[in-house]
Amino acid sequence: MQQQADNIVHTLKSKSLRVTPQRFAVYANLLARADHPTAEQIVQALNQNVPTSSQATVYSSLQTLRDAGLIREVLLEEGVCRYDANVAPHHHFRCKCCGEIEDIAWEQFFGLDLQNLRPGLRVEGYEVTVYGMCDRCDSSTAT
Amino acid sequence: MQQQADNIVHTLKSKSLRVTPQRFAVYANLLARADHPTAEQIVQALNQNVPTSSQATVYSSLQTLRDAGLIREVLLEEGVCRYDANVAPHHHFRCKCCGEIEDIAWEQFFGLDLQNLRPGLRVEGYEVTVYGMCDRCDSSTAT
DNA sequence: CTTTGTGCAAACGATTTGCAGGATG
DNA sequence: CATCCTGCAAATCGTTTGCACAAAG
Repeated sequence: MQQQADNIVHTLKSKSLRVTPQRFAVYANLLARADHPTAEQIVQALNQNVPTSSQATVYSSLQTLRDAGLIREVLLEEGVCRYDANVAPHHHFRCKCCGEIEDIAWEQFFGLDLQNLRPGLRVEGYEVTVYGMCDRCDSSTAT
Repeated sequence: MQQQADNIVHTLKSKSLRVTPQRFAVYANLLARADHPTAEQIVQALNQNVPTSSQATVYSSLQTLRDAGLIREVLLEEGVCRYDANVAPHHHFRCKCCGEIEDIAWEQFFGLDLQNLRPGLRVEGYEVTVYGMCDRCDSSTAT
């Protein structure tokens, strides 16, 4: 627990981010949960008992953490942006029904038996987004 | 051209959608373009010369067409929803620089040489979203 | 102390909605 | 002619911003 807290403080410092209670709370909360919460859900979670962080601060902390590469945004739904403290490459499983999102380890994908991602998941399809540079941008950027 | 128009009318009717000039225009526009426009871009395109469809109508037409399975939404960016008249399964390439989106044929993906999607594209990474039903939802739905 | 973060409330952009009039099947 | 669609403007939702005060290094 204390160990965990020290780690967070250390990680933030290593990115030259000031360690404020709010920022700490946002990051700690995200690290502690396996779902992929929206900004709003994080605000809720942090202020459940005692008000600790304003909405604006949570949004700004999320941006800061994202820019530092400590968290990533996940866009699987329209309208909302979800966050994930797992920055290692990995894929996502999304339930069409409840919208629940589950991580799929990176290695599992290529050559994977999609019908057996894990017992209990019924896979109906998948979509791949490849990202990189297109020719036009590539040539306009200094080579 | 006329052939094309008839096809659109026919397709709309086959989904029991009323054929209104606005709805026709939205669908025709989406079928005619290869990019993945936002609702706003479609509004622009349709009203470029003569005002033909209000913003609200375009949004509602897009919803209707989506519900009918004639178009699909593509979420590759935060904040905006893009639309695609290509409802066949396929993947996307997104340029990190200009944001341009290009379709990748479905068959190409598994066992694909990502470095040679097509000459000119520099691939930096990819993400997969698998969708389906999770155990919880699966059991709550009548089996 | 200087810099950066916080909180509030107002501003914003994308999308939705309520409602009256109009077009479609 | 009953139903569904359109257009306008106001409303809503998620997110951002301006600014004065407070806290961190």
